[in-house]
Amino acid sequence: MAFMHYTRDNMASLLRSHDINPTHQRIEIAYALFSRQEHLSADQVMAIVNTRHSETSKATVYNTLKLFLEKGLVREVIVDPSKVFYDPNTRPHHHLYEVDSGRLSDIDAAHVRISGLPALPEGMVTEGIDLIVRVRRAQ
Amino acid sequence: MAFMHYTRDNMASLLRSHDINPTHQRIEIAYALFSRQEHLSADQVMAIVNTRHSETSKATVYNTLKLFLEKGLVREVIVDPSKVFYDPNTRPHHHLYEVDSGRLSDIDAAHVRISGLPALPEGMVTEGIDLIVRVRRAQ
DNA sequence: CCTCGATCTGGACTTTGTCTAATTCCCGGA
DNA sequence: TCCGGGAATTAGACAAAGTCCAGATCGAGG
Repeated sequence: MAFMHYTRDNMASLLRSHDINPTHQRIEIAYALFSRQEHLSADQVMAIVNTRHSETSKATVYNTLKLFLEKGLVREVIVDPSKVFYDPNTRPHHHLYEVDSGRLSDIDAAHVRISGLPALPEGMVTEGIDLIVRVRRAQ
Repeated sequence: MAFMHYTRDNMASLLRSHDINPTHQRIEIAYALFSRQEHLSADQVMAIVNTRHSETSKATVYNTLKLFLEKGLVREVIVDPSKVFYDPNTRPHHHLYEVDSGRLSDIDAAHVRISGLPALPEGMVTEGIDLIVRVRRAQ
């Protein structure tokens, strides 16, 4: 799958193989994501899909990305500070996030070992390393 | 510092020791965070600080939390999907996030070793482990 | 060609956070 | 005590990202 050509036909099979009904809009959105092999935000997907003329609504883009997520076709990466928690504990530690309840608790840093990070980009410094284990209720 | 009593007077010293001018509002916000030793979101802080009657504006709460963050008094934990990236690569890997530019790139999972995670809470399953290394331009 | 469930749509709405111009606070000097 | 002025605070308008809903449309199977 990794080396396939990213054609719209192949997107249709990809969707079907993930138990997703391949509609025009879903195929376009999948094509936008996979042909670029980049991390895209919802509005970037919107922009790409509607380049020529408006074809796909905002609601559909959001619904489709959520569907792809459920079906394991894409991963979600949360990076931007929008809904943020402020933690008075500044000692090194990591976090366990219960998706259902929104509860956030600590994981002792001693339990986590991270090594061999690649060199940082030129002129960059580490602002923080955040390990967030996301858990939810089974089923 | 870890075992001090969380009085408003102590908050004032704590703020001064972090080079923060201790105003009424800042003391109340620090007290809310530290006396609870919990992860609080901005609107939770708002609610706590304005329990009796409205005393502190939204802008001040946000400004103050940002100030505390800069001065290293609190940490920021990003957990909730608000600004999200969708990643077509579902193979195990982690992420390098450049705060300034918003650019997001991959770190091969082979370069990162995470071990000794604690047992999950009863009835919980892992939804994902996200290691996000946040970097920014020096100075 | 029809039907009907699945999908899609525009647009109103919510949430979280930012911005700004005006006001208030408070400290240090006279 | 009074005053000046910079720091801090405020209300409220605004912005960005995402959700929701009722109606319109699509398209596969009969």
